[in-house]
Amino acid sequence: MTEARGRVGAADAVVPSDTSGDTDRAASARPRGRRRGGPSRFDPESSREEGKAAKTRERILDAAAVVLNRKGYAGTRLADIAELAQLQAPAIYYYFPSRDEVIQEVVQVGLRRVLAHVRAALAALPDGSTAMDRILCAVSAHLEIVLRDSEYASAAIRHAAELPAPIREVQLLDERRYGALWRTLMEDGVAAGEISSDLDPRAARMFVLGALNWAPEWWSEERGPLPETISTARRLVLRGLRP
Amino acid sequence: MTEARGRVGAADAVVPSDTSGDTDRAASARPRGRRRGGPSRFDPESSREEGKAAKTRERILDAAAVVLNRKGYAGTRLADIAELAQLQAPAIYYYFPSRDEVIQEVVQVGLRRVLAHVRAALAALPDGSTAMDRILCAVSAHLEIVLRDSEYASAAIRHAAELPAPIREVQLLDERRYGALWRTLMEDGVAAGEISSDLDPRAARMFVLGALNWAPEWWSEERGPLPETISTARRLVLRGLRP
DNA sequence: GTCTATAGCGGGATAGAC
DNA sequence: GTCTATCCCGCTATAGAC
Repeated sequence: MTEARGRVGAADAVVPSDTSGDTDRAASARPRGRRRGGPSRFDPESSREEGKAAKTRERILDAAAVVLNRKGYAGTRLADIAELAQLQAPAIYYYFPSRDEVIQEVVQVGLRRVLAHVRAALAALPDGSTAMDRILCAVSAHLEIVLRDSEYASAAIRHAAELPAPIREVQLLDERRYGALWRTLMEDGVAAGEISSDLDPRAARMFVLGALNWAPEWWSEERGPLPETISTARRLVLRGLRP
Repeated sequence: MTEARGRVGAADAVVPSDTSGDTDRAASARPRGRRRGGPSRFDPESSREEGKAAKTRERILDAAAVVLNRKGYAGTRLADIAELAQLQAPAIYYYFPSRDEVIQEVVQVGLRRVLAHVRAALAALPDGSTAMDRILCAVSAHLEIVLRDSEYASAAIRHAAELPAPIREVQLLDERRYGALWRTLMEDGVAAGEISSDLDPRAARMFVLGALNWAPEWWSEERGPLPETISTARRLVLRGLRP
């Protein structure tokens, strides 16, 4: 705690950032520092795919995503991850060099899944789609990963601001990409006259994303099936944005 | 970490809960457990108000609210609070019996400020106001406390889910009250035909609140003055909800 | 690969001086 | 009222057996 009072430095923190730079160095950082063991390519025991080692690694990441979601960065203990992943805490060090590297990979995977899923959904849209079609498609896709597919995604988005600088920096690149995507969607909407001109574009974009990002906090399958929830979101956004 | 996978138990966790009970035992819990020192009523030194002791206590709470906002529950260290409040960590124990009691009071004060501010705003509305007028008034008021007035408010709302059970339970009462308020606002809107009937009322309410609750994550005075931001929010909600 | 045991440190809390 | 010194526990990380 060195910084004084006030608000966090970088403005569009967390998911959508305003910086337009969309640097291309993609596979920048995986768990840096020598990975210690990492399972051998060939699994002598079972003739199956990746061997159980890879699966264990994934169990650890899955568990970490869940814990991160519930307890936040500082509250994510190796012991909790281990319990969920059904092993002892020190075993984690066979797969990752440190606690932070586990968390790092969770948030990186999470954000990339969001990006990939939303891009894929947009790409699948028919050619004649309007700007608003594309925005609503992104709304659906964002809710789908965050609520249905990926605990990683919501962990990455909702706890981004808490992360220590080293992890945060790696994240920032992908955050900017995702922010840029949404900014483009909205700009296109404004240009096409499909979005009301009396809205502040940045604020409108962030209110929409905020509504979506907050959903993991309250949504559950039983209370209302996902399709219904998504359709309410789409109606809200459609009517909210259009002139 | 004992609970298995899945989602958090209580559904409408965090701010708006669905339970309709609006129990009336208001001043239920202040920091329980004997308060240790607590400044003497009469300040012998200065002829002024509450004496500096009360001010120190407040500095501690102010600092705790800021730290809680940035680092989450588990990341809120007494040393960080102390640094911001400009004293040494052990001095906190003169005013509070434990770290959790500090946090407890922050979130309690925070949520009550939200409740008080929104209620006051609604009460100040002219008599002929429509249901939608009232909803938009609540939107403005919620953004005002969360963005302008109170670091306590956003700390209480955004980190509610991370809190350990004992603190959470106390919070829950006020959360339910606030949730009930919004539910009523929306039900009135539906009843008056001012809200589209093709929206799932609960989802719509939570999406709106989510948009507002997420705002502290991205808003800052420089990027766009508060009144403009609020007015964009009001337009979004107005158009989003109405038939 | 996964375990038990343990080193080492950070952070909450207490004692007691001033 | 606020400080310094200190206790002690919990957590990350390492050592080394199996």
